[in-house]
Amino acid sequence: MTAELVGISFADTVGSGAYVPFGHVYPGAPQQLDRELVLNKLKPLLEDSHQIKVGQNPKYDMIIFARYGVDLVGVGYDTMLESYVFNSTASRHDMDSLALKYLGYKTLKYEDVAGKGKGQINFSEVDIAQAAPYAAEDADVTLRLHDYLWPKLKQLPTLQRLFQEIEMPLVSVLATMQRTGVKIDADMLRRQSGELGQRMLELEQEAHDVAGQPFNLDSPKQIQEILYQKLGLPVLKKTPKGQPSTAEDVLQELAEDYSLPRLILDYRSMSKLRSTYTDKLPEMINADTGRVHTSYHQAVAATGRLSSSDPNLQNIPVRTAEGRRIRQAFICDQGFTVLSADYSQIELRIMAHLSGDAGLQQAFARGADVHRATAAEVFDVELDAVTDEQRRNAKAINFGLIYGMSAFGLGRQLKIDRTTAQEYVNLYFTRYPGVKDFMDRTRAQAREQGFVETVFGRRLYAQDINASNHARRQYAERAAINAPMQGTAADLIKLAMLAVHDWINHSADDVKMVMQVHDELVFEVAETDVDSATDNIRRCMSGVAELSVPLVVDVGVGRNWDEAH
DNA sequence: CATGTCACG
DNA sequence: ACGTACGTGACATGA
Repeated sequence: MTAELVGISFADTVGSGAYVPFGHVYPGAPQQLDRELVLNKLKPLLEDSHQIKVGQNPKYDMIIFARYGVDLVGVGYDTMLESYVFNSTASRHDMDSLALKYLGYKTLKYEDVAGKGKGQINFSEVDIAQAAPYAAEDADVTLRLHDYLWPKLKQLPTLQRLFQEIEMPLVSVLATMQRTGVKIDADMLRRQSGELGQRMLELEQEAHDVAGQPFNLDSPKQIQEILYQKLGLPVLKKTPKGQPSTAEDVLQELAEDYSLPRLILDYRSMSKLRSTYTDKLPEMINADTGRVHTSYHQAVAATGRLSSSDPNLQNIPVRTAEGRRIRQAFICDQGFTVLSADYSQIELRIMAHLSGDAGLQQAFARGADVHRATAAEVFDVELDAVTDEQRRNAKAINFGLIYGMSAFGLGRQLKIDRTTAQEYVNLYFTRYPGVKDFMDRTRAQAREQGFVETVFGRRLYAQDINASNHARRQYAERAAINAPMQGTAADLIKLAMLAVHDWINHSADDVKMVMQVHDELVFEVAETDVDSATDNIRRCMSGVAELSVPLVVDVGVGRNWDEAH
């Protein structure tokens, strides 16, 4: 959202890479074509939907071009997404990695021409004699990658459809969302930062008093020395590296018998909110737009989910009151309202669909509270006799199933012994035999063909599924069980985003889609059109697929994101 | 750059 | 006996 155009590179046949520089500025730089002239000449090509383009991560190019008044359309192929759809579990999908992996070709690196670290110069300062081969190679390699990857994808019709009907159309939707950005009340966050800072100072003083010496509350190493060496508290858990852990669940337990852990926990929660959110978000406001513009990544999460960074808007706090104050700072323009729409119990519904389990499907069909229904079945009581504790336990079981739980994991979550946990699991599988069947089938499928699939055919390779190492294999099994549910949910919300985007383009120019948080879409809606927007957004999201259970969408509105929830 | 921790779905 | 619920990104520390 701040980068400037320096030049454009193209290739129309393999080996034909070319670079048009127009923004290089350094002592002795040759005279270059005028930027406006170049863009005006190229506009008819770039804006022609029938002239099909190939790019590596063209969302980036779309966003830059849009800021220069060019509407890049006709982008038929993104080589990054070709690689991602072909195998999402590959570690990276950047051009350098793909060139090496699929073409056996070592590309020129950006660092080779611009330097690195604090000595790095702007691309506009790179000598054109060096910039041209680098930039032209970018275009050439992208074309070569497409020539290699597209035929491979075409051999797999389901993946080809996923690519053409979901991932490629989503590129411009995400570009639009990123450009739109979200409005943040910076003053509100700055005030909260100040308050948190005050309370942290007080907690720090108290903690030092209890410890009998000063230490850095932000240092796990120093906390560990104070707690376990100086004060001699019992070590309940170790880190993967064998150090005594000071993680939240450990400190929670120690807090029952000692005073310092509570102080550390309170300090940590405030420190997290301040350093990651209340301090940082105001800094991320774009000077031109006055809004915050995240980046959505379409080729990062192995399951098909999006991810968000710089800043990550998919992990804004919600669980505590102090955290929700941060959501209250997510606001909208004058005359607009924040609208949030989220899928209810999406992954459990997908489990009901994929497993075909009659009991679970009926629970959703009659609109039941599914955790309560599960509790009634597992603990063999009437629906209205279910206690809060039974419902809580049932909810943990339902979540555990989505994650491919073990009795050990469930036991730890519920703080019960694993024998009891195993009894719960057994009871569940007796009541919902379809689910048990589905879990077994999924494990077997992963073992036999090496991958599992979402409802829309997205392939999720199960690395380590046949590993000889027991722990690695079990990890792969859990991932394989979770993947079809998390992945199908990702497919569904992507389809919903396409549907909503179309509706906005055709008949709702006063609605802006501003964020996606895995099962939730957030909008800015003109106050006058809230009712129709609610109906249409719900229709788009519920209607993306016909599963064997209804897709229920909860909608809320308010002056800010917290109120809309 | 690895590590530990913690924010979200 | 192994070592434990799935998927992410950002921060501060400390080497």
